[in-house]
Amino acid sequence: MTTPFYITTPIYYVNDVPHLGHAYTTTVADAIARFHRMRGEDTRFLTGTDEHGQKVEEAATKRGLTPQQLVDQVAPRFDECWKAIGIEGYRFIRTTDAKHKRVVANLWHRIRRENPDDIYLATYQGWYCVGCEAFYTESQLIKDGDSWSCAVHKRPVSWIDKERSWFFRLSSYTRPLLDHIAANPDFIRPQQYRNEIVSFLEKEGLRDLSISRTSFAWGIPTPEPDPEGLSHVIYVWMDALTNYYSDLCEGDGVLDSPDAAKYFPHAIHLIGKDILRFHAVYWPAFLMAAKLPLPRTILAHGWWTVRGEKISKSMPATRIDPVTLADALAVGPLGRPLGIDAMRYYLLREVPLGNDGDFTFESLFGRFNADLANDLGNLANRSLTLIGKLAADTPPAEDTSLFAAGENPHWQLEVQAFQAANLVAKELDACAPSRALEHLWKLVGVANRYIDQTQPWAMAKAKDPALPHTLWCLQRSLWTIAQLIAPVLPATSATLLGWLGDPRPATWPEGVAGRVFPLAPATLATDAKPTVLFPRLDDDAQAKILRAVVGDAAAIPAPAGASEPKKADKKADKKADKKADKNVEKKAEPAAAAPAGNGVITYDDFAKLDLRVGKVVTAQPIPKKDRVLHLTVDLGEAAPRTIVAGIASAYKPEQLVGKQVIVVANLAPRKMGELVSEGMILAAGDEAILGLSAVDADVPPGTKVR
RNA sequence: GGCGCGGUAGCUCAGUGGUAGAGCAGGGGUCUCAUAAGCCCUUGGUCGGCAGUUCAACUCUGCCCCGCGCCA
Repeated sequence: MTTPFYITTPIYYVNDVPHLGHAYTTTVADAIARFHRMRGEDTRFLTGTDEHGQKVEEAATKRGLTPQQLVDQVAPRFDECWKAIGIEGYRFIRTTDAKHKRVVANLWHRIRRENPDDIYLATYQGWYCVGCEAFYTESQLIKDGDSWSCAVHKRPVSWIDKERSWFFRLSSYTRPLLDHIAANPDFIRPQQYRNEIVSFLEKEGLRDLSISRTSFAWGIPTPEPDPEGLSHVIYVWMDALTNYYSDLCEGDGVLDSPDAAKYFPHAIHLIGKDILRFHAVYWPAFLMAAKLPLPRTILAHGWWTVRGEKISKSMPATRIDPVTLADALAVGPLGRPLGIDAMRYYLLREVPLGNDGDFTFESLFGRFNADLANDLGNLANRSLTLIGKLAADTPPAEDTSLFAAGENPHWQLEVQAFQAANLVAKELDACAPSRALEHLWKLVGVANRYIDQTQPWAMAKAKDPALPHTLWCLQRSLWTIAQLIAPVLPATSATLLGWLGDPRPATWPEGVAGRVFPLAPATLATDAKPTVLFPRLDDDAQAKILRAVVGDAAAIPAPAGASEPKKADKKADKKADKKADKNVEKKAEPAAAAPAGNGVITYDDFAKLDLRVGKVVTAQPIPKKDRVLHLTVDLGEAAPRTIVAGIASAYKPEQLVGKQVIVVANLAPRKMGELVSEGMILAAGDEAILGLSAVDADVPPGTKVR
């Protein structure tokens, strides 16, 4: 019997729209869950939506809906998104599920039973931030004139006067938590976050926690009545965290259930670092108070930024839709499943779990071309083609003496494959997908080198008796790689296995006696007609993807005669150049110092630009043109200029009025539909608009910029 | 302000008390099974700064500068 495995994502706030950040968490969990399933472990994988709280209540009111109507309407967005990007084998929980509500109530009762004094009723007053759904002391807030604002949401907090609230005696869990963390080094990972929590606990200690609210109604009612007749709902975090447990319970909501006993102690809670405190402090304290087992690990990952910008509502270009991205990357003949694989590979490979990552198209295309197209895709293609060509005369066949002989390329390839299987498993077991992929790609490199070393085509010409074994090794190495990539690249894996004629679902190759190749079926197909898995992305393809992902924000009209067309594939060009050089006299040495040209301009060129500070006077959308705005900008001239700016994806008109911007004032007027644009606004971001140029002093409109 | 983490090749990072490493990018070469892919070779670094301990410091200690995180 293997150890059960249980991994969870946070439940996502129901009113959010799924973006790359959500997709990252869910994809990591999915890949790890797939790995454990491949090893035959009894695996459970949970995600879902967090649906209670004042914010939902407010949003519903705004739209004239009941909270339940609202959440029913928007909750499926997440489930649908996960299905669309191939997340598999998960359970989806909603905190409005009847069972969940029962479990939360039962958790409360259990705490009361085991530690009656740990929940008590008291009166509280203080500053409360609706956004955070938390109380703050003044030292935690920002003084904003006469009022106080939340440091996170930058909006005023309200003074909740004498709110009666149920409290949880969190203060008595400082020591037990520290002891648990000390005794279980893997309880909070990575270690940097563990240290943070430890120092917080040691220095600050814990204060009791308010666990009910009377200021709004959208939540789970407290199971105990307030003697004064007030109705309370349970604090959102106590409600939300319990989802990890409640999904394991039976319909009656009783805490002791076979699945809870089986899976919960093995739980890995994968979370974003922003919600570490709740998971590493509150949640285990609740469980301790209820005398329930604790999860095995709280695993915190970092944040993704997009081109250096935080993902935020005010920057639409940062809110990358995972489905759009996967579809944009589906450039090969096999379509979306491979686009999904490419996205998964990028997300898991680019950044070590726990670190922050920055999504850029450069790094995405770099990974795609170098790792997926050149290394893996090309390996698959050349191996299968080679086997297809040579197998008719010399079918792959194992020659056991060649492996036994040791220290030859065949032996090396297989030993490397065996070691890779172990290393990759070790890293995935440790929830380190980026390092797992690093090791895996070393094997891809070894396999590519194996072909160059053995040169099967030359062996065929020479009638080398080792050829059947060489083809056998080649085939088996590809088979092994197909197994190992399955957690991260499921569609690629399945495609490869299809070509190899092994219809079985991938399983983790557990080596026997230092060997993995014999694990493949005795006979594999030799007649595959492989198509390209990941076609190299040239500049056109890259531009297309970019446009699909960030929309027309990427396609700001360039000033006339700006840049020459980008070189196609730089590396390809260079190779072509090299070839050409062979037949031509050596070209003249390029001048040492870069003169004008090569993108370098002279001062005189620069001086031609008339840059001015302008102040936006009006801004309005243009009917039927959703990527541009019609601005009038004061340049200190007789009348404001009309400027049509392609920044609608990043700015709402009302955000712009009064803003200082830098304008190219002597750009030739250009007709844009009905309007004539009399200048151009400088903005940051070569692909998507990330911000506008600004002046950090309040200077009069028309001031020259140099 | 306190505590913690980090500052190593153009980029992302690994690393150890004893003459600095990987991947990508850059440069050169080469094969043809392959996606102008692969493979081979290769240019780059006073390892943030200043002191100290040591036969020897990128590695240990102190101070300083810079970045980030948590807390206040």
